[in-house]
Amino acid sequence: MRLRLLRRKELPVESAALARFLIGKFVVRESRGARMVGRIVETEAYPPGDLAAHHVRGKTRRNASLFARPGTAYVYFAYGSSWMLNVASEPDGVGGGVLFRALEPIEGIERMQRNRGTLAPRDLARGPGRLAQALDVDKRFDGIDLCAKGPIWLAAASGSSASIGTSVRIGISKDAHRPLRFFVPGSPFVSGTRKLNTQDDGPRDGM
DNA sequence: AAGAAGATTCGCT
DNA sequence: GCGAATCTTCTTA
Repeated sequence: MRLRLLRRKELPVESAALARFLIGKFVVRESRGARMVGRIVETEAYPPGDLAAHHVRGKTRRNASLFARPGTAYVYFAYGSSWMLNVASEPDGVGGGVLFRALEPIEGIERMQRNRGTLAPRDLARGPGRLAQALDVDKRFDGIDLCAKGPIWLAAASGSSASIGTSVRIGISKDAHRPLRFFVPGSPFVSGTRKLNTQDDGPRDGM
């Protein structure tokens, strides 16, 4: 598969727009010549003012990356068990992020299986904690630029497009009604219940 | 200083 | 489907 780096200038500078834009794009993870690639099939937006967002009470040591320029990785540890990979989505100094919730494994599947201790491709990166574990992502990646080639970066493939569904977000209690989750309808690699995954906004333009 | 909540996962029923 | 596990962060319930 031919992948090209997503440049910062291409990213919509608004959280929901970026979350939607990233569906059908790719996450590339490279280390010591080994490469893992996943197609992004599920994201959630945490825009400015959102009561469910980590940045709602202002900048702290933990969430500082959410206030960095767009394309900056924000990685945090949740529930004592899982790392979560996000990308900053608002102008420099403004808090906002997009959470990567699920990938369709494309390349480096054996490596992901080792990282996860699981064989079924469907279980490798379905859910944000699993996704980070499959790609061996942790605090080391907090604050790095996902729009520059390095250990992990964002990519697009020419000629592909995806239809996109919208739903409420998963696992939050505040601002729980907001339609800020985006996914590929019908994909077996998306997390969430059948009911959450049935709303389809229809096809969108290519990338 | 202590306690509760949290952008989850896994195993068991 | 339900609940325990696990630990960091923020609040004072």
